[in-house]
Amino acid sequence: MPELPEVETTRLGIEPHLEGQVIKQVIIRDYRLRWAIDSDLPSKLAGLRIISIARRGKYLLLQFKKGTLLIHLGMSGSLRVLKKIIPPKKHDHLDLILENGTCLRLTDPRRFGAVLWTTEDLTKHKLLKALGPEPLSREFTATYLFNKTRTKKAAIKLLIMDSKIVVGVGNIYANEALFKAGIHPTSPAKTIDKEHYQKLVLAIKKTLSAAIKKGGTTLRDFTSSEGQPGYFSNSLQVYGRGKLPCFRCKTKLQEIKQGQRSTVFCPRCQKSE
DNA sequence: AGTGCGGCCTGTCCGC
DNA sequence: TGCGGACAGGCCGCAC
Repeated sequence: MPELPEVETTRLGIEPHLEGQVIKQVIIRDYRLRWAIDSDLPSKLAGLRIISIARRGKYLLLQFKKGTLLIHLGMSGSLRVLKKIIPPKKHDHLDLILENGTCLRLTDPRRFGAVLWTTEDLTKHKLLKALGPEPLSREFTATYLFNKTRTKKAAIKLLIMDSKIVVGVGNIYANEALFKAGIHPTSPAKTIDKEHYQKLVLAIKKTLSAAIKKGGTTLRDFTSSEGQPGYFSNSLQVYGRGKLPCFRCKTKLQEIKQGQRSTVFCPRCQKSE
């Protein structure tokens, strides 16, 4: 389940292998991702030079002079760099083969991911134009969140997972950040004071950047890493710990559903309701 | 306009 | 042991 840190780690891992390289061939083995892969993609990409790899939220952006290839890893997607092409496995849906022989291989068992070519100005692209700020940017502050939520009666957890408010905060990090900030996940966003928003913004930034740092060291070799080591699991405070005792106060953690997604929190430590 | 939720998909886990 | 069903999750796109 790639959350933002994994996507960023992927970006950092593949960038040095791809930057400046020219695409020789594109092999599509399964078109059926979230949206079908454009069957003209191979002819569109062949011969083009990759300028850089950027990221917007959880979208990876392979940037060419002529356009951009958007890659989203969905729930189960991953990218690998192969120095030598090996036989594809069941869920290896796409290969980008470079002129130097290197291969970027997309694997995605659940096919919630996406691979889309666009020549449009990215700020106008349907999937990107409405996205909120990057959580690690200077733009994402307590003041921003506070102002943005004055009229919102929706639960704070749903709000921080809303990509129009801020990108890249998935279910795991939403749970963890709210715990860290001592905020009850069902609190209506407009009832939360600025001090709590300050804690929340710091918690989000801290958790995400710690995970990126960790990912950077565990996953530095992108050319061989098969499965990813799941670098949250050690440090999770609440996620996946429903009914277990809170690490801080030993109170039994509660598990509820919000927007069909599981929320775990400590009823004692997270009281801003 | 803002909000809420259905559905896409498969691997994993649980209970029978 | 094998099988069926529930569940997990990001996020678009539709229905209120």
